[in-house]
Amino acid sequence: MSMKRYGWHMITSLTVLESAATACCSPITGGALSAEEASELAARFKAIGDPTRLRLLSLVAAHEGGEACVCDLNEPLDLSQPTVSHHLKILVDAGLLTRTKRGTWSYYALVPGALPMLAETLQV
Amino acid sequence: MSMKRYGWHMITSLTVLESAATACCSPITGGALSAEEASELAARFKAIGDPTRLRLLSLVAAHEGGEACVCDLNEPLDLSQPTVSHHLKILVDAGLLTRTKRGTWSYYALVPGALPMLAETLQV
DNA sequence: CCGCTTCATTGACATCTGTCGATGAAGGCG
DNA sequence: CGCCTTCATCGACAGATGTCAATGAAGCGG
Repeated sequence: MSMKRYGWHMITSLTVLESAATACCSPITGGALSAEEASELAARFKAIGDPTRLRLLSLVAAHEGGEACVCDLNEPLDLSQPTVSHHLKILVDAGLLTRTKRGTWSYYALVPGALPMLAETLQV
Repeated sequence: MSMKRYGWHMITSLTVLESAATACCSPITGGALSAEEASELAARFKAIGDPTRLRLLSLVAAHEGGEACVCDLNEPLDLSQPTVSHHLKILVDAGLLTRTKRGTWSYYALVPGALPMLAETLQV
């Protein structure tokens, strides 16, 4: 728990950034949604449609430096470590979190702008 | 399909308005979410975390007068009528749609402000 | 080199969820 | 009254989802 954390190894997934880019922009109230638009958007909303994942996002955002490792997130949630890793993966795949590996630790951080972009699709 | 539609009977559910009111306001990035806050919010996001329901919302919003009956929504979605009714119920229960019965028809409309209020919780 | 810590992946399992056909309730029309 | 339309509810079922224990991979320290 209290060990020195250093070393550096970038892992940022490309597919993450890709999918984050395609998130833009059409508000859902601006004309009927096509099946594909609906599927893409729904996938993102489904990712945050779970209490645990919502708490994970808020924990990461609230954590010092805007990033947190799994061991920081494990205890406050009172869930097993594999379960937390599972949810984190879903959030990464949805383009909402980045994962950066430094030494033994994996650090998760919000993808800048991802949540606000999602928010825009809900505006009138 | 092309029949006169009149008659009037209000059915607006009270629990809907209630839950819509409690949706407010804490952004998820403004400090760690409690388990209950997360559950309430997640329930709403789960409701829109489905392609069909997202399309339903956009169809209702785009329909003339901002309201639509089931028969208006049935065909463009290419799903059975019970399935559409099922999704509409979920959206009503989540406080995102209202249901008003007039004669034989049930008309669905967006709950004013519900989606924008949800959007605010995603702002930075 | 060996053990420890951190974390991802796997496999298993119970539950939830989306879908449909069948049925039923309620209003309108002749 | 009898039939038709609209829509909600029910029961069933396949597939998705959340959870855990067990395992494995990778870095660090002695």
